[in-house]
Amino acid sequence: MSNADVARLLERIADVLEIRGENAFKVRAYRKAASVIESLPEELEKIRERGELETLPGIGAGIAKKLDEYLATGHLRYYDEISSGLPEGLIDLLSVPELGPKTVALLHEKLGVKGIDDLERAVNEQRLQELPGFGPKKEENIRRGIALFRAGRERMLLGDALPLAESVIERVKSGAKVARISYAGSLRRMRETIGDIDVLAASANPEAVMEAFCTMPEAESVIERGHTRASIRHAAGAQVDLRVLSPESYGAALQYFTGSKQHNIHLRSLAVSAGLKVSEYGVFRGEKLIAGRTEEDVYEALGLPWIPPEIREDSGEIEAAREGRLPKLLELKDIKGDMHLHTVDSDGADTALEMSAAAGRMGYSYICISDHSESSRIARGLEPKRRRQQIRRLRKLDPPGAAILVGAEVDILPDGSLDYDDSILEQLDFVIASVHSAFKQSREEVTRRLVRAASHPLVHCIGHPSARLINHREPVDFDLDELIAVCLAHDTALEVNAHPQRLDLNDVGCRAAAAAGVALVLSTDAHSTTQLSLMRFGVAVARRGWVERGAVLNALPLARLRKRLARKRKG
DNA sequence: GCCGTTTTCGGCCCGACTGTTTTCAGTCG
Repeated sequence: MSNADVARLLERIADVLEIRGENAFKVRAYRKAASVIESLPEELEKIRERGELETLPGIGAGIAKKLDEYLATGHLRYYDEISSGLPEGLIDLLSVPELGPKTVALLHEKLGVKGIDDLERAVNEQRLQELPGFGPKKEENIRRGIALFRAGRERMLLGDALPLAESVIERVKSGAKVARISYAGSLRRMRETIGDIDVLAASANPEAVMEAFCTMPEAESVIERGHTRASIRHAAGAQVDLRVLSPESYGAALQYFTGSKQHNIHLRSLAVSAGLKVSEYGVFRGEKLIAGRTEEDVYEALGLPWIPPEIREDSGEIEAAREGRLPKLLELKDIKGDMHLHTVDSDGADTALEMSAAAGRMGYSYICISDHSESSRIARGLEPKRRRQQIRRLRKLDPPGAAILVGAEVDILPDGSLDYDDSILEQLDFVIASVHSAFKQSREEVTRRLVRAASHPLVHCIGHPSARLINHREPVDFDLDELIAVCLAHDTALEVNAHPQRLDLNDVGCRAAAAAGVALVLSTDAHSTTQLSLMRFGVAVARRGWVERGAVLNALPLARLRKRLARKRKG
């Protein structure tokens, strides 16, 4: 039973309660508990074994008891009770844009709607208009909502959303005068996938900004347009929302629209208990605006230091801020080299010298060339003979750019053994061991496999540990806590693969590993010089995982990095 | 259902926009 499974159940309970018209605060309590569990750095089961469920924020006696039952039996009677009589398909309807719990309940009660097909039929027969508060427009909006739901628009990758947002910002800036402009929302928090893109602007002339936004060439349609808010559908397939505010509210709005929702709720309850009110317009004491121009002002008014957007998930950051123990998060400039790069020798597009030169231009002092091993045939992995030749060739280079470490990305075979024998591994400065096959193995098999690789005395790092491809391939199933313990015991690092489709370890994994004291290596897995710039996404994930510079091997200068790598070899 | 240097009971974040409304409910973020 994974934490994600438990979080899903709690979300589902919240959905059911909402449709049933239960107390909104009770619903919120379940959602809060779900989000806490989802971002836990440890398996819930282990916390339960220690009898510490109720120490988790947002989890009291009631939910703890239910978690107990669910973890022990895989079943929850309470859920069966509340959901009896509610068709499964009804809950899915909550994901249809325009439909909320009230509407879903009404559709079920009055029209006997049980799922998306029933709903579509009712819309086609214009039966929604019979309902109180419904007219032709609402019916038409719901029709569009159904189409969107059916299209199943998957969330964008961070790596696609960020450049898209940056291009929108450029469009707005070139079309109207803005004092300040930024993206906000989950994008600013650098979540691995993004639903809608939020952009925020401060301007003395909001109408001009709205006009520039809604008429940009990439705006396929305008979904809504008010005085301070507008939404468009962007040609790249995303919905982009814009809000325009006055400069004295910009910081408060940026704070507010960056979220997360849970972070904001927590923050606002702090404000309420201090006799203050926080909205997107500022922090108020009574009618008086006391802060709002910058985010720093807003947090300061609440007695807090500024909190980096990446950790605003209400997963302990507010408490840490109050107690003055916020982490000093890793920054892109801390990274001194890129440890996982491919070249023309396997499936890359550029040579080692070209990679070194590009890395040098970025200010890196070293890179590690780590082409694939023999078993990765599609990637033209190097068989032992070609590998030996490559090692000799790379050793002779004296690059003018970043120094070149000689490494390899070695396949972890299904039984946990490695794709090269020790005689080759011994010659390498840095050995990354990665899973590229047999993704369907059981949890026990994968765990054993990764543990065996991480225990190998010649392996420095486990590459993209879960082997997932976001939106395309599920992560392999394994016990992360066990892998972390083994890595710690054997001085093996875990990779934070910065490729936007991987981001692996993910944020939760980073937090668990770093908290345990396991070293991390941030790498782009670049297959060309242009992909070296993907490092910022790895840094984003590490920051979301509360990672500080000291936890990262490739934040070390070259000489100290070499010492660390040698330490492992000496055992 | 959770939570407490004002509270173990009575609170629980706040506002824009839309569509349907003569004053507001629902959805969204």
